[in-house]
Amino acid sequence: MQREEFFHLFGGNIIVTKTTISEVHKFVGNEVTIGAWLANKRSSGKIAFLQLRDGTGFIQGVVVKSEVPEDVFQTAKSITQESSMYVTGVVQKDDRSPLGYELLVKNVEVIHQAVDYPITPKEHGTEFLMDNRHLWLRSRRQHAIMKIRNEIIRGTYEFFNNNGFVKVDPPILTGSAPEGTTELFATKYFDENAYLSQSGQLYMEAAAMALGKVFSFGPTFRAEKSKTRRHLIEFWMIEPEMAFYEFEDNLKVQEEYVSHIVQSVLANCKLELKTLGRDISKLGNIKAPFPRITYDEAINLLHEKGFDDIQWGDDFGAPHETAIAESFDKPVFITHYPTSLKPFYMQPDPNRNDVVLCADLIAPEGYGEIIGGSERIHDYNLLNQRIEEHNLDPAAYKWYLELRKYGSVPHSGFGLGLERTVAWISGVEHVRETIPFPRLLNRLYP
RNA sequence: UCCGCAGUAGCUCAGUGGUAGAGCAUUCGGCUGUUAACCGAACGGUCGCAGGUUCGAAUCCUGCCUGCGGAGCCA
Repeated sequence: MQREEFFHLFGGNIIVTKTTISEVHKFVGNEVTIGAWLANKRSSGKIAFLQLRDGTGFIQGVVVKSEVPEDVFQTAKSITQESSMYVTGVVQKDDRSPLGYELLVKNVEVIHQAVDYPITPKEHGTEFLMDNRHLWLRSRRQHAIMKIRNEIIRGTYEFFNNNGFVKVDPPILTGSAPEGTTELFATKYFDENAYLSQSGQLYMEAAAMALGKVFSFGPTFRAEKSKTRRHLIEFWMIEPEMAFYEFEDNLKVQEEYVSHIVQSVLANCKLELKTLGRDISKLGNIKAPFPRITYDEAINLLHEKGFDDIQWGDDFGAPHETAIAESFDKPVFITHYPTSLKPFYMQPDPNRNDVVLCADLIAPEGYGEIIGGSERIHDYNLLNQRIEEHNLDPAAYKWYLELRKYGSVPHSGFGLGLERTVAWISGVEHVRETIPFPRLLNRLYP
């Protein structure tokens, strides 16, 4: 029934506290009203259980036939999945609930009755769920993943703000291919050709020369026909860049940053990790420092593990990365890759010209590379030579070279893939569940 | 782009040459502590599309489309 009618019938206080599921613990024994959707329902002849969700969490509403007007009980019995309503009831502590609290329902006011909600309580296939991604997000599992994603983003801002970094936003539309290797999304910029950014790094180097320590957080686009559980066409990257930071300083920032976000999620997303069934014993010890092995050592390790096919100079595939990660219980840095495998801007090792001062951070449990980073070349002539060697257009890199012309300094940076990190920390199999609306090969809808 | 697997009710699937099936969802009925509740009934079909073989095809053959998993490349 309507709230006004309900309150009139029962006299009492017209002003009942309106709150959210996340706040009910403050109102034990009191009557509150919650705006909610019906996630699921079970009922018998004289009692009904409403699984309610309001975006802040999930709570069970119990409707007892003998304690409410007949029409309220009938409403509770007939209401359909995902209908919206205002539920008024008394908050009760109950150890049978995962939340610890239940709502003893006094009134239900339906706002909108949903008809034939497609995602039923039973199992569904990937294609169907992806077609219904706009509704799938309402599920407990997706809700938990999005909350963890948010916590990682929150922890990211917290870490960099606490450590003297300035957030800088590089452009998304760019005039030329920064690296040339991977495929870019092309579009028109009035009469010119433009491309969607596949990395903000070069711009972040310019920003670091202005602001010292900077970080970006934004979308990135890769027009590659990759179809694996680790790939998205559109994904979000965190790209810090630090002036006067050399190779070793760079790794320290990375391990401290990754430790910070893992510990933030452990501290603030207990219920979400439980909902996902994540084995949190594997996250507790993710604290700096992280182990490091060189590319050379990694090749030897792979040979010991029976990978006879791989030779010095080959890049690692997914099975190689997984095999290396299995040897450690923390994320592991693989450092000093051959120069030929890496982009033009990476600083050579002063002791060895054939490897560069770079590191990839490989997540445990087969989640693959979550960070790629390096010290950058700060010598004008060397960078110019590399641009020529890679057959890049010198005109497009004029501004980038100029950073080495006016007070060049050693500097380093890295890029962390948000969705792979969310997948790893959440224990989710595929990155498509770690972003609200994934752009995948052959999927641009919804 | 290459390799492998799949497409049957709104959803998840069974059916391998002879009348199109089950569970869930929906509707109706029953049940006072359910946890993907349960019990009974009803409703529900272009068997991905096109062609072929056969007395007869969801089932066998050919082509195409779509999806999933993986490789390469990458975060």
